[in-house]
Amino acid sequence: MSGEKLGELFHHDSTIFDPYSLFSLRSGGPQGLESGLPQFSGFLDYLQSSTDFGFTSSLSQEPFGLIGDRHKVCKAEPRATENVISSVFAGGGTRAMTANSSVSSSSTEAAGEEESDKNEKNEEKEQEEEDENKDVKGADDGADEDEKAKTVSKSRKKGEKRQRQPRFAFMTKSEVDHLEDGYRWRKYGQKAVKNSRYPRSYYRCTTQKCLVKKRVERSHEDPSIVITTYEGQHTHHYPSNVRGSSHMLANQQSSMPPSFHHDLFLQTLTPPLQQLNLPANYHDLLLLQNSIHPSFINSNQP
DNA sequence: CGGCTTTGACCAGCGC
DNA sequence: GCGCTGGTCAAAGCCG
Repeated sequence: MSGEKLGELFHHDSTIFDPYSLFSLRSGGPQGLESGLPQFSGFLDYLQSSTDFGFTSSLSQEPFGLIGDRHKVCKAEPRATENVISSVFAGGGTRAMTANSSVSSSSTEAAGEEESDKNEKNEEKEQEEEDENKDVKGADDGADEDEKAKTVSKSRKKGEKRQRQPRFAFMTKSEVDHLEDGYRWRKYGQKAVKNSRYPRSYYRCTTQKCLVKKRVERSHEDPSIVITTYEGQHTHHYPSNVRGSSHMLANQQSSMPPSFHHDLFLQTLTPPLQQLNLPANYHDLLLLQNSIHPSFINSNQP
């Protein structure tokens, strides 16, 4: 992916949401858009006044809550971790990450389609696979039965591009790879990453019908930094039986006020971002570099 | 025994 | 068209 493309992507996408909500579904019922808005006023003020952020103009052009759909800048609560370095959102998205999110952005057509596609896809998946089985069987009579079934089950509809869910990534200084965030995750894959000696792990939310995924990898340039990318939106609250959730919930209530700490965000995001050497192969972080500090991305490009 | 991780294989997308 | 890479699947094994 080129820097140009990333920049282009970024300028199409401008939404701020409460990343904190990703990690903390608060008690007291869902918080709608209205109730969440004040949390960001300070943050927006900062963005609009900052000269370091290339995206401030796009943010300030639209009233908050009506901002475009895709790009989200966020701060993550360093819950089970030492220190959240920075965070970034990439990809298409609409609503806040969780039902209880403090801020939910307005839906756009594209995002709406994506969302409905996601649900439909999920519901139709089994039917699709059945249909595909029939199709392929008819066309490929000579193949081994087992192999056939295997291949068919994995195949997707031709001509259909893989749908991407809203994504955001953040970097955390931590010794543990898989950071506890209150949700239950099942690891479904691990891949070696090009230009990195550290593998990337793929996790899926274990809650039924919740399609949220996350990728976890270590920065090859600074192994103490864990890069976590979330994709999709939780359709549920914290699972009650989650390991360590009670501890985390207690922790969050005592450590975090109910509003977004934009000053904390500034402490964690701004300086480290400009000091960090981000992995060059990391799409979302390239996006981050490009959007946060244009000079930074240049310094990391070959 | 259920839930989870590991891991090799497979597939799609993209660049050349 | 081919090769590379990221993403996903699913069988096997592990663990509480």
